[in-house]
Amino acid sequence: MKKISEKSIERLILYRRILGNLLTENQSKIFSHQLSRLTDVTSAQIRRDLMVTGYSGSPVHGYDVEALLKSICDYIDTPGDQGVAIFGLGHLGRSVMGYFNTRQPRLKIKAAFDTDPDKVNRVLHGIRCYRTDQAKDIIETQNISVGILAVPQRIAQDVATLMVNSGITGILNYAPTRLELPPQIYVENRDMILAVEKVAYYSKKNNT
Amino acid sequence: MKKISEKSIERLILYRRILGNLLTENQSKIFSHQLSRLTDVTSAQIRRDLMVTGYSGSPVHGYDVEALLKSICDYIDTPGDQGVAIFGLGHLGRSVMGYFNTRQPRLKIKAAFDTDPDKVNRVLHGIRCYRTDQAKDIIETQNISVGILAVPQRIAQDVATLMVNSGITGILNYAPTRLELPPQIYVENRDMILAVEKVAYYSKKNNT
DNA sequence: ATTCCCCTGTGATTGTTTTCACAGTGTAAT
DNA sequence: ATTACACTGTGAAAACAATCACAGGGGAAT
Repeated sequence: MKKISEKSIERLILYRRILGNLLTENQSKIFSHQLSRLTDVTSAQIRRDLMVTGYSGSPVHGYDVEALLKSICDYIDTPGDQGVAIFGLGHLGRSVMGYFNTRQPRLKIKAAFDTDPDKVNRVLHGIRCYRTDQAKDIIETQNISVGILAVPQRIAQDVATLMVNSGITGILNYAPTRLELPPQIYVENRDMILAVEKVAYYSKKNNT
Repeated sequence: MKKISEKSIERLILYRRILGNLLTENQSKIFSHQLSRLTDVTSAQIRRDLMVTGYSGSPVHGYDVEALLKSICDYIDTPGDQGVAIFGLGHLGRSVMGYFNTRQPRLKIKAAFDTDPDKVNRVLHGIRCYRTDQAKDIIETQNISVGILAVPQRIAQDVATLMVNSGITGILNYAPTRLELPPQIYVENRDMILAVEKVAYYSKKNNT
């Protein structure tokens, strides 16, 4: 299994989703140029990305949707399940829960954490909310490695540190703050303010 | 003004924010390696990025925070203000509002839109919510170019089309769907599910 | 059977982004 | 005055990513 770029990984994840959709629509075969239209990725790029999975399509019938899907999953997924925890049950945390209910077999939200006593022990979308100080215990026993940081900016760093101390190894950070954490922790920044500013920059360009 | 990469734009926006913070802390000078620590960007990269703004620092004192900030703003900002509208006032839309209240002089949320009669005409964080069918009128009169798409996946494409028809030229898309829109419209995808899956991929790697 | 066609997989190429490395600069210390 | 120093700005190199372009393959049409 050789090194592969972050961009390729994102695209593979995207292909996987699209293939899953196709499967539920009973489409069993697909060509790279069709997948291209569904993903806004060039067909050459798609073929290149798929190389790493080892799966080969047929020049005549294209790719078998089910087999390709399995091949991508084998490449991307870790053996066994991975747990996800949400830190912060404000609007953002709840909206993530909402979007997440799409069936994601190997990835499951197992717990939420908040300090607000009104939220603790409530169950939302089938997920129970715990006190933040219970995090270490629950994360260890439930095999949770992914944490979604959805708290106000003011406390983002403290909560992130707590997440790491509790055993989280990958963080999805929505707060507009750079987190200082040990280097072996993977952090994906999804800074909401920055995203708006970026769109503002590119949307004005078109006006001229 | 020459071509510059998307990544550079994102970083410039980040530098701008950090510099703004420094200014409120009354720090007036900064070296590239200090900014590097605050942003997780190498100092060489920072100097390279700053080239496009035309601003030059002093080899002795580093950069003047205020002057550099102004220089970046001159480069990034359009003359005049830009309006932002939020489509969908569920949890996600409200959380964007919450994060946004940081002072953003040239970028302002001017309206929200929703079809739910319970939400229409309510005012949240100082932003009024309108009926979706009022969008075209309001967007035209209020100089709104940026739209944040925060609706359920099911209706994302329809609302996006409506946004474009109403005059929006840049869309920040949080739904896990690729939008089909005219090519001159800028779309920034911030697919929430994909982000979680990506973190899951990279967080497992560290465990081995 | 032969030709044609459209697809895949991939080596080669092109294009882009990041890093390296160093000349140039101005202050401070001796 | 001279030297030493720590930084910037940037050409050049390296690393990385996307695209091109074509050999190879097999079904369909003639």
